[in-house]
Amino acid sequence: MVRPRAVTSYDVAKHAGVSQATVSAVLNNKHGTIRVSEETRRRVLAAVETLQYSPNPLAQGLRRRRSGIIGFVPLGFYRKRHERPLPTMQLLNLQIARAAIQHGYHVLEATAESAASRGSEELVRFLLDQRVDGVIVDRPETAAEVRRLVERGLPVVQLLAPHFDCPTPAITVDMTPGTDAAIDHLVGQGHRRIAFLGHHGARPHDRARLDCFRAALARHRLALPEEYVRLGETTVVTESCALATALLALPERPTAILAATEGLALGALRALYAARVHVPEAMSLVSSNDALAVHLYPPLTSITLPFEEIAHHAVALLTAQLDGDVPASGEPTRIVLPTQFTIRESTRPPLGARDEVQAGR
Amino acid sequence: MVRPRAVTSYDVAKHAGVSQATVSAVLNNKHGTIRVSEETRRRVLAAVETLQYSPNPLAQGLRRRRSGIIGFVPLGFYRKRHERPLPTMQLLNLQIARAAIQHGYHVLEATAESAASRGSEELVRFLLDQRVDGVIVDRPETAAEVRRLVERGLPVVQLLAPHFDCPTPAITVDMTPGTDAAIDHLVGQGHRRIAFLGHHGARPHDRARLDCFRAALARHRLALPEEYVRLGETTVVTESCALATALLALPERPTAILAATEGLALGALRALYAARVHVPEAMSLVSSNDALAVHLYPPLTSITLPFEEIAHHAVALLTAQLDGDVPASGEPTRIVLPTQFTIRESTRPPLGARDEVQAGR
DNA sequence: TTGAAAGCGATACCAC
DNA sequence: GTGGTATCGCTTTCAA
Repeated sequence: MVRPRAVTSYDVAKHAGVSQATVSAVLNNKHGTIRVSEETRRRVLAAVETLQYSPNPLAQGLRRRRSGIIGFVPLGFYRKRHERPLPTMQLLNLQIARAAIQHGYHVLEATAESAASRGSEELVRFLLDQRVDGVIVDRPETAAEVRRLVERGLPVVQLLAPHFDCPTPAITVDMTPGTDAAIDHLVGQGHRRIAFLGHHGARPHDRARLDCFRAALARHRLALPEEYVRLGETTVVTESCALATALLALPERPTAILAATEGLALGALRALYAARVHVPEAMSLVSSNDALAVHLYPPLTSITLPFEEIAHHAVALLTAQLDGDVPASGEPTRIVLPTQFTIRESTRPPLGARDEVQAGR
Repeated sequence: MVRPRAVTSYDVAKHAGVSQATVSAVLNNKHGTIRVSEETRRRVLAAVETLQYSPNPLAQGLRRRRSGIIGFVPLGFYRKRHERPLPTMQLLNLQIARAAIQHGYHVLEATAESAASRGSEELVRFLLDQRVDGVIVDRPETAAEVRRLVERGLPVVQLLAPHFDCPTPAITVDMTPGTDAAIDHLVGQGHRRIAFLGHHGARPHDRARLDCFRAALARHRLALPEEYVRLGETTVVTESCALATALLALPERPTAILAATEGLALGALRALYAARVHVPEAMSLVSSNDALAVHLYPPLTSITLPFEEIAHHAVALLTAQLDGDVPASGEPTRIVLPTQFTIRESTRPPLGARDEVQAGR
């Protein structure tokens, strides 16, 4: 069963009794330039339909100098590989791929094996060799990393933790709405002793979660003892677990924990499981960025990022750059999206707080 | 910062003082035909290095009539979408993408939105329009689905549950080793009452897990009461949960449960959680195909498929077809891979069985 | 309004 | 051994 040669624009032209140029004109009639008569247009379209024509993307790309491929540099690309990557990490990648398809692009994810096997400078080479039209970078570690791409003329969009000294479009997220909703929810249930599990980090993005947390507590005039804040260095689950364990050993044990990432929540869950502290009866837990959350027992209440919209805007911003639809002003576009809060089953009023709730906050 | 025009083979030729044809000959020196002198070869390679040349994949593809893209049709493509797809489903997709890159290909995953929105015939159109070089189909539902691809001349590799009446290469898995190891493990721990959670299904692939389970129990001369076998119709977690709950209500409650899929294991976990039956103290649980398993509490002991190898062989088989390295015999290649068994923390000797274990086999 | 023709960047056949 | 040249399928001036 041999594959028949695919239908070409030449075939369509012949069938419709016109030239290739006309076929092309009809099909790419985007700039409103109706250089083709209604009659001809109809004939061409009919031929396209009859022959089931669809343009060859390779030929198009070659001629247009566009590969139709978007490069994606995932979170922690340069860091050494995780023992077992959490599914959370796949969430954004997946949405980017979907969004790209919708815009007529494919995405090529730079993986450590494929690209960085040859050293960090090689990422640029890899992307360039693959002729990607542009690059989306998820939480770039250093500004240099981004600059290397920009300097080679690659359109770049930064995600979630952009380096503002690199003037590229960027999409970020406002932690406030999600965090506020979470704290309102907990306080409304009667929680007064709420602890925070997070990561160290000097950049604004790293501090945002904790800052929002503090602000939300302050709104409710709730104290935050320093020992209720535990910050980890790594993303290893055993460390997260140790952090949570320390929280449990406190003389005044908190009644609820807010974890800044899903990995941290998992660590907490392990600690709680080991200490036989039941969630949510004996301890409420709020997670973040959930991929696993729904599948766990109990399903985790959590603060979530709008990954689908992030992906959508990222691709839109990039393709806008590619199509030259970039605003005349020097400032690159910045989009800020709100976080959300989803209540599931890991939060419940603390023991003996029922009455307090009834009496209102 | 404008992107400089990329280096072409013409530039390399000029730099090395040879013709484009020679550059091409040097770079594609695969068929051992050393039609080029050592001296020239050196010069060309030096030029390539100096200019940082890398061939334009679009031009290559156009000329070779190869897109370098492999289509991937994921499990359950035609079925209606899951409420929340389990991360398990991403496991194979991810490995396929990795393997493809290693072979110099990209993969295009056919998603419901992109392709089948307009009915089943449209998948073929989508793939053809994208000019994929070949297709990998994960557990095709019907033979017709596969045949439609083959009839249009697309090289196909079927995964895990092939339709043997479609003569395509296929990769399957032997459930025996993993299941045997699991049962040996449980029996060795002293379990005698082991239940099975599975799915209905008429095809050999669907039966394999249960058949292997029965065989393994038989080896140990263990009885399997029919009420210990629970088969679901759907993959909805609430159904899996109900199945497990029924098991718990039995007068002679099993001491261990083997779940045929991760979704089923999750359902069981929910049921166990709701019934306050602790894993592994009060009930041992063995899962399958784990993606989540490591992250749960407790981490689940499970029977696993070698996804990485499956992906590797799938891509290898497909590219072999593309390169015409297909065996002369009429029979397409079939590869059978063994399953494995990973012990984590969800299995433990049943209460009061310790002595039995000491005395036992 | 339409068509002829020149590429885009590579490969492969065929002379030399 | 090596180079000329047609060609892959499309877009895009530039004339007509």
